[in-house]
Amino acid sequence: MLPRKQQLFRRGLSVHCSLSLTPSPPPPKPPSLSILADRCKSMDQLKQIHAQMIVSSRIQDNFAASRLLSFCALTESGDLNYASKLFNCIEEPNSFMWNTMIRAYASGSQPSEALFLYIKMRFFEVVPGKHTYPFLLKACSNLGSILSSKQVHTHVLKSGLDLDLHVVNGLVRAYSVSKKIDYARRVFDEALERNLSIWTTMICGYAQNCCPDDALELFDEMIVQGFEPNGVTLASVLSACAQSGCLELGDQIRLFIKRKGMEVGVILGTALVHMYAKNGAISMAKELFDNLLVKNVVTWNAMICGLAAYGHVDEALTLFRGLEREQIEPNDRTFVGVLSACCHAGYLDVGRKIFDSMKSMYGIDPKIEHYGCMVDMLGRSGRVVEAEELMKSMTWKADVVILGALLAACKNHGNIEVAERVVEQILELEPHNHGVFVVLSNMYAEAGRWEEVSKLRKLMKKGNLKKIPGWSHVDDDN
DNA sequence: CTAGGGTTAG
Repeated sequence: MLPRKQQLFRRGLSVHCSLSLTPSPPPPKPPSLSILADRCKSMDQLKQIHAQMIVSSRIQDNFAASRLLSFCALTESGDLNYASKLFNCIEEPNSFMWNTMIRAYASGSQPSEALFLYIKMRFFEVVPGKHTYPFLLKACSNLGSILSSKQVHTHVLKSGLDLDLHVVNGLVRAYSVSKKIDYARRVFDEALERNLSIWTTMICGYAQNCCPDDALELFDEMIVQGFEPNGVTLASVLSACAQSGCLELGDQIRLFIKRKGMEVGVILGTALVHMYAKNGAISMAKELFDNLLVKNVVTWNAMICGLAAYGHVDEALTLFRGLEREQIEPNDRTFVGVLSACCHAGYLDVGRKIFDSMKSMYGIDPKIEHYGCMVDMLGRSGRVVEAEELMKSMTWKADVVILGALLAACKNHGNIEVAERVVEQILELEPHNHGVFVVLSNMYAEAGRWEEVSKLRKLMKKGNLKKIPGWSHVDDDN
């Protein structure tokens, strides 16, 4: 408040001024900041509007602040860090603003920040609404954290928002990606109402959790209940068809898509290609692949891996070269396909070159699967020692897949020395793996080393598999 | 005052 005298003075002044001026049109109103903020297209513009707000003391104009926040938190050309600073300047953010920030963090690189914001929101006694939980559950999904999913679930139940379809969908999704598919199913079953998205989420959950038969069963039920699937649903169903070998249903889905004139975008198209390729209908897969207008690296990988798996090695390699022409960046999975193709055909030199190019040309660090292909490839061509060397050079501990490939190579090329070490390592990982005994025992027999065969037989009889590591030093009496 | 979901490779 101004002192009394000044107030009177000002009032007098304004009366004086208004009396002394001749009538004139009212000055143009300053454009509303909300409208400006709505039209905001870039961070530069946003910063100008933000500056306007600061100098005109309208920073607490929640209308405009909401718009600015939405722009820089959610849009492609925004800036989440700036949004966070802006948010922190707002004295009493309303629930829309909290939800906006939670939403932005949920799908970013720090989903845990969304959970943290939610806790802060509750601390400030802002009531979460039906727009809060779906975003929060998105954060749980992206975190893959079952603990936070459960905690958010209890908050949902307390809030009474468990009937909201977006919330149900978020819960089903969060439990699915946390690999708790039975929890997801329970939420699904207990929902009073379901829409196509929720059915799709549940079907997709099964497909992504290696339960393709459950996915297909649920799809049947969905149809019985009168829901018509869309492209999103069908992409998941096709994935289930690929996994469980349902070529027929997959083919029916293709016809359905055609009859309905549904748009086949990159995801649905890839799902179709993969379904046919996985089921060995390579020519059909290739035809679809060639006719797809939009492809991405996933599409290419599906086709390359399909070709490789069914022995069309040269076509797989040709496709790999074609990928470079299309300027699509291959990724680690592309190389699993290409290297397994080389392995299949025994193209050792080609395989080696590609393996080396992964890091040098594409900047992709080989993973254990890639080493697995190389070990297998070297082993098959009889270079057992080299294969063992490569395996030892890995930064990871060898797994049973890679050890199994090496053991097979030992067997096929009669390298008992390496086989003994490999068997030892396999038994460390799987102490009850009788199969490797049989392999080793057969190898000794083949070499005429009957003493070792006998020792092994006695150990096996005693069921004393744990003694096997270093077993050859064990006396007969033990 | 405002907003939101589910999809493809191994």
